[in-house]
Amino acid sequence: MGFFSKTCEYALRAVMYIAAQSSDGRKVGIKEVADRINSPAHFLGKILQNLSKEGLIQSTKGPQGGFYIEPDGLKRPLADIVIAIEGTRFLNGCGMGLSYCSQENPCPLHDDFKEIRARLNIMLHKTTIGQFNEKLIQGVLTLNK
Amino acid sequence: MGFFSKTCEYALRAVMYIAAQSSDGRKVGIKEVADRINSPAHFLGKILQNLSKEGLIQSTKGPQGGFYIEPDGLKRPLADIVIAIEGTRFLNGCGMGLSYCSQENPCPLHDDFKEIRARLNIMLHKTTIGQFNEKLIQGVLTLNK
DNA sequence: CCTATAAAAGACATTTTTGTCTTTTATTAA
DNA sequence: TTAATAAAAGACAAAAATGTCTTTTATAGG
Repeated sequence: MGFFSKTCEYALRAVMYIAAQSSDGRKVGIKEVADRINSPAHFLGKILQNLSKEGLIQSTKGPQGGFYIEPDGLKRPLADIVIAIEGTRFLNGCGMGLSYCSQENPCPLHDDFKEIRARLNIMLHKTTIGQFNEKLIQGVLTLNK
Repeated sequence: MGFFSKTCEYALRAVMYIAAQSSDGRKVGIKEVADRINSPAHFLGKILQNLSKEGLIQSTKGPQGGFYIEPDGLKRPLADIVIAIEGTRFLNGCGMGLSYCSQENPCPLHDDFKEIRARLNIMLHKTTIGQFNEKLIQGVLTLNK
């Protein structure tokens, strides 16, 4: 498998797409998002539903409805998406799956992993959901295939 | 889930345990390994069988048989285990799951991910299977729970 | 050769992930 | 109020990951 789960990959791509459209004041439907990020529409629906419950994105039903992200939401870090989907263990757990592992009682890879995870966390916390909006709108960056 | 799959976690722990015992010239049975690294014995059997096919560990059947690692094998990097189990995409694929993603046509997270993956690769390539043997034998490091 | 041992192999079972389809609910606009 | 729209929700289905159990094969030692 990849680094993140499929669910997380779809979520990251979808949220970035919705963010870019939101910055133009547009709401977007599941179908459109799925087409643009190349994901199964109904499956994506479930994912967005969950992200909506978490408050990471917003949605309204009915005509002119769809998914969007409030201005403040565009400033949130990608880490919020990853944590919502992969859970905290992905970013903070022991690399070897040992529950006892800690600074005082480390597993063989503890120090090396600590370093890697720290960088991953920094990266996911410094990068915001709306950070790529302009390039996505311009078409310099794309999210499909 | 964790950073690696369960299968990979078990593999890393098991190979380290077998390595430590091998450095003392001992062969070990599935049951013993499973007990010491806290994993389901039969499931671990399949994993070790695969690692054996890949030549990462050795085994002999029958009395006095079991799993072991040749001296040269102790020098191999942990990356070999991770790649054997997770595949190359885990260490080299696009973080957002985009197949087009490359240096020339990067995804939004390409540069940041490149950095993280590079560090992960360095870590897994510089660390050898036999690196923790002494501490494991002394009991300074453990591999269960 | 015979027996005990231990991995290899194969057949399943369970759980989680991923994906599809249908029905319900909320909202807008005519 | 009605019709159309679009997300929410629920019921399944398929595939992959994880786990268990049984049978087969290879080997050492008596």
